[in-house]
Amino acid sequence: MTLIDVAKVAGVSPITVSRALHRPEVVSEDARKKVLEAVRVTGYVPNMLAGGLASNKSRLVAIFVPTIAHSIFAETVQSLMDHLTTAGYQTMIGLTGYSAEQEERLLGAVLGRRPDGIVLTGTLHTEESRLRLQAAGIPVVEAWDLGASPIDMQVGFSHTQVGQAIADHLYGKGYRRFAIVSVDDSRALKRSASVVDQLKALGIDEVPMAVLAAPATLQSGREGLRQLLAAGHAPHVIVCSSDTVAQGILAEAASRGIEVPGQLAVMGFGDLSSAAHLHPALSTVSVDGGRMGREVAKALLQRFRDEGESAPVRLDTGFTLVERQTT
Amino acid sequence: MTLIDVAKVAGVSPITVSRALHRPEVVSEDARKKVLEAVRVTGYVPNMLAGGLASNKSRLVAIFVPTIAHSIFAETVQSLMDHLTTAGYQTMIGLTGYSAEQEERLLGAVLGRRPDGIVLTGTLHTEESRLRLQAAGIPVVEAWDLGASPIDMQVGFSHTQVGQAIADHLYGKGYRRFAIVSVDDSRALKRSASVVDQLKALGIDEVPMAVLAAPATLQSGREGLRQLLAAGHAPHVIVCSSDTVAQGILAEAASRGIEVPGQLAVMGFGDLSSAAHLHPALSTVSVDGGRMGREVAKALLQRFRDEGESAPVRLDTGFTLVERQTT
DNA sequence: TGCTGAATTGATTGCGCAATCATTGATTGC
DNA sequence: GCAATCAATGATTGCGCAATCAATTCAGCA
Repeated sequence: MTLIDVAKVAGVSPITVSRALHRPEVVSEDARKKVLEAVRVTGYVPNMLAGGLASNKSRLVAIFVPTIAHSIFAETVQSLMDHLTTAGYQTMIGLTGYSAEQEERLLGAVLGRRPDGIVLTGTLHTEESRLRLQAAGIPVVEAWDLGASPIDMQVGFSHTQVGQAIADHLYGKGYRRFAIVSVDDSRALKRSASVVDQLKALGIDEVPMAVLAAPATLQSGREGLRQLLAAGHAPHVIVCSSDTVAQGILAEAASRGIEVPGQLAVMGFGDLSSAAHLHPALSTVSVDGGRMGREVAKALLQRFRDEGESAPVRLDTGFTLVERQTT
Repeated sequence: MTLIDVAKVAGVSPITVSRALHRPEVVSEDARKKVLEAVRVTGYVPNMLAGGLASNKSRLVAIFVPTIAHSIFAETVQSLMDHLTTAGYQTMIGLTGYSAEQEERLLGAVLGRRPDGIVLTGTLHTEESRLRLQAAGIPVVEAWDLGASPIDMQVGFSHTQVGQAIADHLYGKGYRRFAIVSVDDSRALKRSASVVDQLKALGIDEVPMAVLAAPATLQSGREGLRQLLAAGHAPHVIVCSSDTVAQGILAEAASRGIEVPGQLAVMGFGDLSSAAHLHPALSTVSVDGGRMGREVAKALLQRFRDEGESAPVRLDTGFTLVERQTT
């Protein structure tokens, strides 16, 4: 089934069929009806490979994420996909969570599909990848961070500010003996480092830290607390790189009969839906994943409309400290 | 940058470049080296739109899931994507979780990309969708269920058997006063109905049930328990449609000072990673999402190799009751 | 009546690549 | 020494569609 078959059935030329489907406003009411009927009868499905080749537009957006299983990015991705789908774009997800080479190969393969835009939520690691992205000449949005030297557009928040806010808040509540449990992920480490820096500015020099392999699991949290205690530390509050880690720490603390927040306070990050329902309810930092997805979609669609030259986007979506029962 | 440019740089014909990249074994060592060098120098990225159009193969697999955020399917999808990527295939995810029309439009759009195969993890609701899938003439795998009248291949487990096993197990432990909290999802309802049937066979006629709107959240669980109690029921054990719902029930029970499992036992489904770390640890049913993804990939790749005629696949990946502390 | 311009439709071309068939040169066997 | 075989390479064609430019129709107007 091709455009030509549909054209024959409808009794018009192929190009009229194309127009009736893509730009119905330029076709007469009569022709449009004939075409739509012919499409229905023939069960025609447009071949987007051919269309993309001819028009040099794929109506495809590639999204790179470290992982989707139980990921903090899931909500952003879902929101982004929803908005792009609504606008007639489709999405491809690339899972970069493993090695840098895997990621580079993936990028090569994805660029082969000639996406109209690319969204990065994780960090792209290699310089080679950056070069290829720039060479591709398509809109790129980096989400979930506001780093220096953006490739193109950015939608996210400052992990440094998050770290500072956490340190200030907990210090303000009177905590003095801190520890950190973090997974080995660049943004998580950025937040952790910022906590340490800010505490130092507040006069606290010693902040023991347990760093565990990504991805974060409850097990990471349990292991992190074990390591800290085994090393002889006795923190009053633990700042975690994510709610998942925090939940693991709560589980381990419960096993050991450590009272939260009486003996040990815990601070999460991410505000997972379960955070509010834990016992005790988890204090954490809320970031608006859904909004980030929406804003990323908005920025991309704007670029698509403007054919390349709209204003550069750098949007801070902020964050909120959520005080519950664990601090 | 096209194949022709690369060919000029390498000093060979375009088709030799194509072969050097796709079937290196048929090209001489010398030519291959020249081509790879030329690709490196030019930064050539093959245009898969053109390749797909010419070869009638897209190296693309479409995956339909209700949702990816905090979804029980996430692990399957991740595993599936990993395996397909390794084999040189890329994946497109379609989110079907909303309306049936949305889903049908989505299918149309996705088929336009001419995927080499399709994986359904959620249910495709409309008859029209089934017809279009069959008309597409490509391998289709239905995952996460083993229903009657398969479209093509199936990899999953029997939700009916899960329900029976749960009923038998809890009955065997001495429970007699049952209740069910389920979200309104076809597979979840299938499990719940099976529990009811099996209990009836065991002589228990009355099984109150609270059904809540999908998707499952902790809130669903809390609300479910509230509804049951408000209706005057006093179950000894609640069978939940998912671990998430179960976790909500545990949270609500804790708020109300109901002791688990002393006054109320709770049975989950899915064995989320957090299930083992809750207090008390959640009894549940474990299904191997990773294996399902792997087997789906295997079945598809087999079909791709055999050009359509390999044996039909119907694989039962089974399930395991996991007894922990809540029952 | 003829002319202008807008609305609608059509013919042709090329996007970048792989499939198909054809050709060349090297190697083997008798 | 010559045909037969094989490995390696190349020329041509068409995949299905949109862009571009050209043609046609028709209403409105002087």
